[in-house]
Amino acid sequence: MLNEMRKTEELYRIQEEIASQAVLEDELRLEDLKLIAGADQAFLYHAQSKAENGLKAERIISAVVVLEYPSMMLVEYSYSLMPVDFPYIPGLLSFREATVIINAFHALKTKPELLVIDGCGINHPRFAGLATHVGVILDIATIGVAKNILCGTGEVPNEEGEACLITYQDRAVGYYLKSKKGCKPIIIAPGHKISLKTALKLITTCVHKHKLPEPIRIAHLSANKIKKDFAEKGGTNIQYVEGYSL
DNA sequence: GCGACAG
DNA sequence: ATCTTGTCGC
Repeated sequence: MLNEMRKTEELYRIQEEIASQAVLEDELRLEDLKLIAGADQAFLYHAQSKAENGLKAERIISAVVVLEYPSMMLVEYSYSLMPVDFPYIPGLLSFREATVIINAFHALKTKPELLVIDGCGINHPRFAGLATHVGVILDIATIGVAKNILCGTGEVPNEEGEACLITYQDRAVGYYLKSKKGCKPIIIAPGHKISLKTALKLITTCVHKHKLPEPIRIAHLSANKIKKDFAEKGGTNIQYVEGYSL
């Protein structure tokens, strides 16, 4: 009990350290962006799994896709599969998902200049969401795109294309973006090495026919395809994901 | 004390 | 996140 407390305090300290290292200014110009990546995770369970350490999921898969900017054509993908070793705790998602994303990223042959991650950026209780965490560790520009808000408040946009600033503890930490009609707004926030405004502008250009921007949407499809392959065949070698050939 | 709470 | 078919609305 007391031990758990101490551990949480340590994790908070790590997040505060990461937040202090986050750079919220643009590292690159949009005109120079050629390759943009997206990362998303899926979980694998075992039929006979027991709730051993309180972790239901057995393994986690991270799929990273590299797309050409701004065409959004798929260039390459990579993935990493590892055991799950940390529970889902709001505010501490990084300790569950960061490592597998980092491993998948390292498996890429082509290095993108920017990585879009599903989850929070600086719009986080300690200003160190998953995108910020991964960005600082890999030392690359990242943006966090979430489907639900963790903290902060702001007006909610109603018209497609409209964005509203989100504030948390008197700090501007992100935007609500009404990406499509009839869809709940998504949340955009800088992770690392990018400004608030550029993060919003960039993600806006990545929204095509769907609610979610292409990097994350394709990464999500890929992660699920890989998961299905492992569940059925125990391995994967995907050649396509809904229209995108690899 | 109570409710909220990325994936 | 995950389980899961059809169905209502833009």
